[in-house]
Amino acid sequence: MSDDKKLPTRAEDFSAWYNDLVLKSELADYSPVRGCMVTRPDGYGIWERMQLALDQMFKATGHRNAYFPLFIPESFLKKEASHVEGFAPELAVVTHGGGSKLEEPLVVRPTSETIIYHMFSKWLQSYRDLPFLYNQWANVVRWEMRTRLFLRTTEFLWQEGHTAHATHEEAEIETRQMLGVYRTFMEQWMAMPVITGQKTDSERFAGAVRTYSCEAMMQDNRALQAGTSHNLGQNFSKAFDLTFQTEAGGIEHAWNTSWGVSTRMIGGLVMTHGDDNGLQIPPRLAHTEVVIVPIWKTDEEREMVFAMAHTVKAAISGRERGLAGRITAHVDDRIGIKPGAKYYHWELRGIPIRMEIGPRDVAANQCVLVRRDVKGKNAVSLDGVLETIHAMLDTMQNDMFAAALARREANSFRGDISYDRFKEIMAGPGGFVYAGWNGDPAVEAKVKEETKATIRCIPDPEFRSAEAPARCMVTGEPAKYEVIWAKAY
RNA sequence: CGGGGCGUAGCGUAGUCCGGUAGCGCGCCUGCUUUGGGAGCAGGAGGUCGCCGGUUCGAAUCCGGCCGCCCCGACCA
Repeated sequence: MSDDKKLPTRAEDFSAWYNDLVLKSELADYSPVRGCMVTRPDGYGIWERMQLALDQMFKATGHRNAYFPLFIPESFLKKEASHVEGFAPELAVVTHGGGSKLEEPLVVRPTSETIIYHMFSKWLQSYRDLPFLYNQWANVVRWEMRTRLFLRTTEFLWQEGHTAHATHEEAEIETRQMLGVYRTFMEQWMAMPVITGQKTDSERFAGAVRTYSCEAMMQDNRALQAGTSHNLGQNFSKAFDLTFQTEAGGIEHAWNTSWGVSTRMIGGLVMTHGDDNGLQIPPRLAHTEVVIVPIWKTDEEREMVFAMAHTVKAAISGRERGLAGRITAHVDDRIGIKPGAKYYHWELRGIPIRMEIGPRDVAANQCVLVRRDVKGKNAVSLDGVLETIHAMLDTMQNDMFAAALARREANSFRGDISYDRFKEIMAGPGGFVYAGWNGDPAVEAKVKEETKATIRCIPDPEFRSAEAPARCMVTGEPAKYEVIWAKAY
């Protein structure tokens, strides 16, 4: 698909803007199978950058990658009561293989707790074997009723960490640690501010004792759960007989955690940073940081600027080949397309920096740099241009985070908010509402019924209001928790 | 599964009410002129009008059935 001239604007129709942007920027396309999507090279390039950063962080915290199979015996899913209940409606089940009916149907993994803890039980004997710190990069299938590109598709790519520990405390520390890793990644790589906190019982993962999440605010003021980390307690270890001998000689069940982030984050990236002209990829996740657009009139000028463009590219790029301190650059040397058309083309695709090189620049040994986020042309010397670019990318990364954070805070509501006022907010602009809650699931259900908003999390201390809400927003009873309400994806 | 849209060239669409040789814009190909914010001219390629059946001399258009996609709701990362 080539660039169309116009996207729908965010103000007009946020949902149409998102779909159109994902398609036109060539991140992804619909597949012939309903609910499935194809991740195209520009989209996959972002995923690869995400994987690289996260994988290093997992390794740095002691985890190792492994791979468990796609097919899981159907009976495994049924071993943990709340797990079955949670996943049964969305399972894809294989009943035939090799031309004949299978004795036991195979489930296509919706997540891998069951198969992994089954295998762990085979490998675990002594407390000396613990902890088990595993991660796997995989695809999973969940048969969703309604799907959206990146945000919710039948099959998606993710990473799932699975660990086993000797004590509950250790498992809790691991759960919190990985939530922190996600937060760091989302803030520092994605330039997407998140609020960390604990899920209420109704939003907890099927099979977990406790679920924590990272919640981000999209530009339509709805919340996106961008990552989760679960303390599974002994639920799965009991279901799968995951036991070990203790130092004292007794037999105990291990304590598990699991945690995951998916290609859904790409959707979050689009809805956090995209504007009416297209994507904005934060520099640290850009598959290409700089696109060079040569400008010329005559054939001689063309030869001159092409030569300069390629010389500059050679001097600054090489990251993709592993050269330290370099970036990835692309020269748009298509002829017959005007520079302006190229600018729009690369803006749509969210490339962080555009470098223009024309005859005047060559003569002055300079180039013009334009940031995707703030625009504005900067003439800079070609001497030391790589350093200039690095500095610009760093500034841009920080500015994008700051802008997203400012937007989130501008659309957050704290203080004494009445339920009537809350309804107005949810029916109108939306946003994050910090409010007291008496802890009653019935209240949560009632609010969801009446406003579509749900409790996104019980925020961690640093995100809580200076003064804790004293009363429940709905019932007026003493508040047990401060919670964040929002409409969610 | 309920409600609402929509299926005509790669994309966007007109034509459907009122049956009569399938049109336009963008994109694509060739050539020339252009190129510091979406180029111009000339020529050209590209169509089982979602599918099946019916009515008719004749169907994109009328009738019956089916399929698919998108949006809104019930499920979820």
